[in-house]
Amino acid sequence: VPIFNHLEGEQMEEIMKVTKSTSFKKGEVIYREGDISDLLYIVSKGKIRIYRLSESGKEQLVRILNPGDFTGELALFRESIQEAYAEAMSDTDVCMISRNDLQEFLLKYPTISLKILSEFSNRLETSEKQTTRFATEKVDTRLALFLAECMESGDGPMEIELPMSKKDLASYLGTTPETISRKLADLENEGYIKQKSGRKIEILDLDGLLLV
Amino acid sequence: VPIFNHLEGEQMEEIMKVTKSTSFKKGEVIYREGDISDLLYIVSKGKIRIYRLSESGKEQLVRILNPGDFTGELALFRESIQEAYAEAMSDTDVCMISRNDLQEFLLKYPTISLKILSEFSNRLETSEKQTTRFATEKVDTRLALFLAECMESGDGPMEIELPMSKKDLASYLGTTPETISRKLADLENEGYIKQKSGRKIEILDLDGLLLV
DNA sequence: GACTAAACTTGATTTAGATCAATTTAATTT
DNA sequence: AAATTAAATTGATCTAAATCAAGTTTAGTC
Repeated sequence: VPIFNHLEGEQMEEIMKVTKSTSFKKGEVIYREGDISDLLYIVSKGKIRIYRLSESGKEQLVRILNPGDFTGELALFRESIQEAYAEAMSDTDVCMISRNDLQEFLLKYPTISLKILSEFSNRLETSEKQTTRFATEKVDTRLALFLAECMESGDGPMEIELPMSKKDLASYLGTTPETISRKLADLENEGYIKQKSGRKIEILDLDGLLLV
Repeated sequence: VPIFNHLEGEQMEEIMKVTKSTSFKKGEVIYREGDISDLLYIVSKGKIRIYRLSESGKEQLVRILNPGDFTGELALFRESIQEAYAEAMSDTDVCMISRNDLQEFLLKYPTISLKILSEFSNRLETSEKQTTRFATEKVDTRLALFLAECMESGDGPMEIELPMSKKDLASYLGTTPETISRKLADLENEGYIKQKSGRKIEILDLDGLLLV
């Protein structure tokens, strides 16, 4: 759990004490828009889909949480209700800390705040970058940049595995599954990538890809 | 200065001591992408434009800072360079606190962290909401929502004043000045709004506007 | 107050991508 | 393994909005 892993064993113990664990079955909703959430959720097993509904009712995938990631934060530090949805993508275990307990720890161990501030900064950076891409780039480019970023985090030298279905990817990139299908086919025809079985994609020409 | 205004007079004094003040002339760049920024800037007079360049070089207006707002935060809490641009829109005075001084205060007065966490949460919420709108709404709707939000913050009962030029608004909403012109004309023809002189717009039918 | 440079508007055209529709393929479930 | 459901592909059509172009208004400057 990245935001606490700099703490001493003793302090860790203290946090574990006020932490409650719960499980969610695949498809279960962990929180929804409008919920008065006062919990920080830390994923210990499984995957969680965070998505939002726009004013006109369309869904957008915001992010996917893996073990070690946390959520619920937005409603924790402001007087406000939840504005996103969290849904277990598979059977999932989460640890939960209540707002009050967390605030206590933040005041007691200010370095945790710095960790969370750092995490928030990263997320803000990512989100603003994403906004700018939506505002200025075509689907082609957004897709190519997404693939390139998968490479950075991935292990294989020139092969990536899409972290989600193409349907979800479409939602994440603000387009439709049809367009994703076509654009990937285009990138393949132009020799930048090669689609393999499963969700694997081989990157044949990264530089070319980034100039799309 | 919202993030410090809960502090005692004494603590405030302490912060003022390490704060440096500078002025920027209209059009001057306060920081640019790639800068190694280790300063938090708090606007005390004037307006600052924060914008980003996308991978393909297009500019997007991210936000406009007014007195009391702060910036520079993203680079402060993570090991990273500046990724946005800040430019004085008019003659501007800013107060600056160095990273080290700020970190010291955060550890000494943990409540400041909570304030900043709260501010970050708000900004993250705004940014993610914005992303979702870009991903799922048409320009019509984004514009209508923008006008509606101007109303909330504005004072006049049914009249708002655009906080920026239409050119900037286009950049902020991820479209072109031409489209803004046309969409506003459409909204006027349909009887939802009335454009006045200056940047003033009278909202004639808020409910109708939100159903666009 | 005249001059210059932006900002804004309006029109004509083009294009990226959504939508609709029909299969095909791949996952789940029984 | 068969059956059922969901995901993915491919084609045809439609539409929102970008782009290109030319003119007008507004604001800032000398």
